[in-house]
Amino acid sequence: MRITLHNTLSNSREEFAPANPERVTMYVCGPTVHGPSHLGNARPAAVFDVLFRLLSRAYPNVAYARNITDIDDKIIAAAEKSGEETAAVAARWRGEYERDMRRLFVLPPTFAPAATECIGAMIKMISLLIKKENAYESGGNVLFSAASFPAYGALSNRRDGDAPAVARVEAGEYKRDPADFVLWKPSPPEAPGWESPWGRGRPGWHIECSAMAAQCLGETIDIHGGGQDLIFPHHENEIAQSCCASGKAVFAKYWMHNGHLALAGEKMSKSLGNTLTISGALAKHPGEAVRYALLATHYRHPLNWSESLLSEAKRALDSLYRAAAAVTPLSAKEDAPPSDALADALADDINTPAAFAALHSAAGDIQRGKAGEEEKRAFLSGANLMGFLSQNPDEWFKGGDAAADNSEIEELIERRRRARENRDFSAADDIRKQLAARGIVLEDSPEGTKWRSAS
RNA sequence: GGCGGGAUGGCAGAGUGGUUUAUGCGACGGCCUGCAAAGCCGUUCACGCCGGUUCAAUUCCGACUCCCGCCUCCA
Repeated sequence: MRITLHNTLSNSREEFAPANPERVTMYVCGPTVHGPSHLGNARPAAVFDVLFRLLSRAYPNVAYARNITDIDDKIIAAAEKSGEETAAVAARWRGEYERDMRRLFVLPPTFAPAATECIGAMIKMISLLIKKENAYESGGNVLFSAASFPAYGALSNRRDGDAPAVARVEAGEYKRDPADFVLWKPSPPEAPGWESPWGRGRPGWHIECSAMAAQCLGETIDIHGGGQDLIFPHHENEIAQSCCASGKAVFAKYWMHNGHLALAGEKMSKSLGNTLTISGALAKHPGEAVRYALLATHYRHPLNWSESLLSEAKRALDSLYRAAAAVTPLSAKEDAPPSDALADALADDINTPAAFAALHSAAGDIQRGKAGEEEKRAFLSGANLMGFLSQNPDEWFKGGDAAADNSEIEELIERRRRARENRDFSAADDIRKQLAARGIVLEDSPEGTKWRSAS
């Protein structure tokens, strides 16, 4: 399979050629767990999950790391507020994040390193950077010297003096240059900290990704992903740290960035305080519908989030599930290949909208009776490849708990069946209306009457 | 100011130098149905503005207008 990916480094599409096809490596920046995860965290998770699934199909071994930032000023602030240990706060929200991911049918990555589990590796890397004179100690802080890395700014296409006068970052008393950034900072006694050659402190944000990527995947990796807002400074800084520490020219060969979610045309962001949580969306919509909505637009484009987007996603999935129901006796063979149309779409820089189109057009063929066994299997395996149609259709249409007691509904349906048998259509229609009022839609067919949830 | 991304039919959203102008949702008409629902068939078919290149541009090039993101913690 020929996979093409848009590389932020070259700002163009490139054919994907892993350094070692026997072990493809991918690193994606995960969440900072200081509260409920928002939909902005869900988009990269869903997008790179599709890429992970695609790569896993194309290569024998894909090592995928998605980190958890579990030490950070926001977590410390949240802990102070609730009177808990920072570790307890982080553990709780990490658990919630992982639960959200499961409900979105996002596969667990190969590695999910937490920053606090890799402090040793970070300290080692920082020491090395000091030794190589890419970093310096100043007032209890350790800072990376941006000027010591000539390629600094290559990813974001940014040079010195590009910052607007108003937003210029101040050079702190301890900062030699405004572009320098913190690798290690001191912790006051009441804040969490770790012993280090520079005293008790904690890591800066950027260093964790460099250290964890090296630890889990190696000094040079194939793909590095994350949200667009991380290009600068986060990823720029990662490149500087990693390349200087390893002495290699390349940290990640392909840099991929997903676009933002917008709410009413405005960027959804923590600083604007207009974020929507994943669990909030999941409370109102099935996980697969949320996932579909996240993938309905090409990953590099902005995604306007709205309730109508969710309900359209739900209906689109209804039609896919109907086609799935039509082929249900058929089991999705694990080894059945997806259609060329779908595989080509995904291989073309993860073109999920085009892949959905292929899925829908296959669903249409199935409904029209034009699909052969092979096409039916391809339909199911294509949907699976994208992380959809994981439930059985009946479960999907009935919505809610499989455990719910539906005997009352079944009984009403039976009463309606008898009424229809006696051609007492007004009694039959009354029952249908009664069920409709409860959000239940009936579908009569030669095989009997089926019901589904209306929403 | 620097860097980057956009402008497609009622809405969402791919894509392409020209032959059948995705796909989904919605709307309308028909078939089916006791009536519905679902399904099927059909209708509704667009590429911001102005120039240029070309036999031919929504697609390439240039200018313009407008929108958005990054440059500060952020996916």
